[in-house]
Amino acid sequence: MSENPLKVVPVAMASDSVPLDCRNCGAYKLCMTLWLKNGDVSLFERVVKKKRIFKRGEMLYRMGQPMEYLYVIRGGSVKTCISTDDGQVRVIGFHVAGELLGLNAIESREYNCNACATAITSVCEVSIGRFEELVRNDSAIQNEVFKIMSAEIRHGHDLLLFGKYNAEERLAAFLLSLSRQFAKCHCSATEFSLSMSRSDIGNYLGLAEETVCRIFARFQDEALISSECRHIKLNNLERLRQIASKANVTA
Amino acid sequence: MSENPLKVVPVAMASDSVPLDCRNCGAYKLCMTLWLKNGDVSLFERVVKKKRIFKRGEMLYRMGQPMEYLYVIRGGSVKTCISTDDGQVRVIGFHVAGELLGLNAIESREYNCNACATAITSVCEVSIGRFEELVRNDSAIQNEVFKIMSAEIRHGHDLLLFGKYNAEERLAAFLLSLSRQFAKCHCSATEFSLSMSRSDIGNYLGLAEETVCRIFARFQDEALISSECRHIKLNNLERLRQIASKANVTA
DNA sequence: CGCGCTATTGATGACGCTCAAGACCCGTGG
DNA sequence: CCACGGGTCTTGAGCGTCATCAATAGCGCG
Repeated sequence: MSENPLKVVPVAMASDSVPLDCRNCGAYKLCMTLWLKNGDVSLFERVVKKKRIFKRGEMLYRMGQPMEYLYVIRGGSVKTCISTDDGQVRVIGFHVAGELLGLNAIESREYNCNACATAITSVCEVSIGRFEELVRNDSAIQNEVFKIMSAEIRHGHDLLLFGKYNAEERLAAFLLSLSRQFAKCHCSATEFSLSMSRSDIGNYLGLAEETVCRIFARFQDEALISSECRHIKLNNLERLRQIASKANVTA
Repeated sequence: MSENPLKVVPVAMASDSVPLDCRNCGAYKLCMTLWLKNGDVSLFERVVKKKRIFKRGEMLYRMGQPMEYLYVIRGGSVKTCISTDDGQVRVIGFHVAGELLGLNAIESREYNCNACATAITSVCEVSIGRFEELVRNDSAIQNEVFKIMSAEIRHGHDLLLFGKYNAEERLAAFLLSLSRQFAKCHCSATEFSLSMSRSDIGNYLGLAEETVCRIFARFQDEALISSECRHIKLNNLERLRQIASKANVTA
């Protein structure tokens, strides 16, 4: 994320007509490129088709559906998950403001997972047709797409490695990754509210809901965290990091 | 795989000077496009830098290394795996003739996993520099890259879903997927030799080596398979399929 | 106010891991 | 040629982690 080929975009030049809340958006550079590339706001606005609000529990898109839009999360939160014919479901990601969703399946033209709002969520809806045209002709955007897909592959790998760790280690790692995610969007790294249920967390980490509860309770007992339902405060990042990076050394 | 945008390549036109063993290669279409696009064999041969042989246990590339070459497997077999700082390793794939390896990290310019030959393996080594140039300028090749990365993402999802199934179900599914893989390269779908160890299989499926052995033994007892060390014969595909697709209905 | 969803905590036991020992195979070197 | 060692495979015994089942409490929402 830090060394981005698009970072040279002359922000100041454009800033007079950019919506204020776009400035901190994770897709800002992408959007700006689309915009500057074509020189006028009208195109930008044709690409970002419209803003939409999803309520808690509503689906942005479903696995297998033809891909119509990309979504940039402006606020709220979204979980993505995959499912099988026999009804198994697995949560594969939680997403917050600034993230771009729906791109991973650009080749098959079908969404390859479900995306579901876990809270009131506001998004920018980006028409895939126009976007793709731009991908084809602009190697900077092309690279941005590669980057997003690479990140997706790497994230899958991280999830696979979770299988190697026990419940405590997984949950500690999860809390730390949330901490980083919040820090990245200028929120507190040590105190935040979870938008997802215990059940979702369990599913994501490959644990039962009850196990997640128990580990939360255990962490609470040991004063590592203060957990009041979905409000979490991390009291001992150092220790959490120890646990997350293979507890057997310390415990 | 079946509906490929490159399938219109006029094979006959080129066939007089194509090496015979390229015809059945999974990367054939990709190679041919590179070739036809540029009209002469010399370029093709500059892109496919050279052929190489890896012995069992040798690494084609390592995670984190700068990406120099792509590899097309001509014969033999390769396992890919990821590892963590604390020494955990997870096998994420087994690959056979015709597969293209090393592309998934095209954006970061570093390999994002290890690739290790599990048998004597012959490959075509493709220089990444020239390849990338072609990607940038050819939307058919571009699309091919998207396709490979998409497949990687989907495969990651499949592996994650394994977590939802028990040991028998996972192994049955694994055997069936091997069966399909062999069928695809014109080998027997019901009788084949495994190139990977029990330990590798276990790691791949998220099971202990011993558990894999036990399930093999159990399948053997129930006459589902005949397993003599690494030589496997599937005697009852139907039943294996039942097990693989959620055994609880039948057992 | 009552329904449903979520969270919590307890009791129980199963599945698969760990440890251990032995068999087998193969390549190496004496 | 055989002996040796290392790697792989197999099987057994025992245990631990975590899933499952169940009951209850809390909360938001219609």
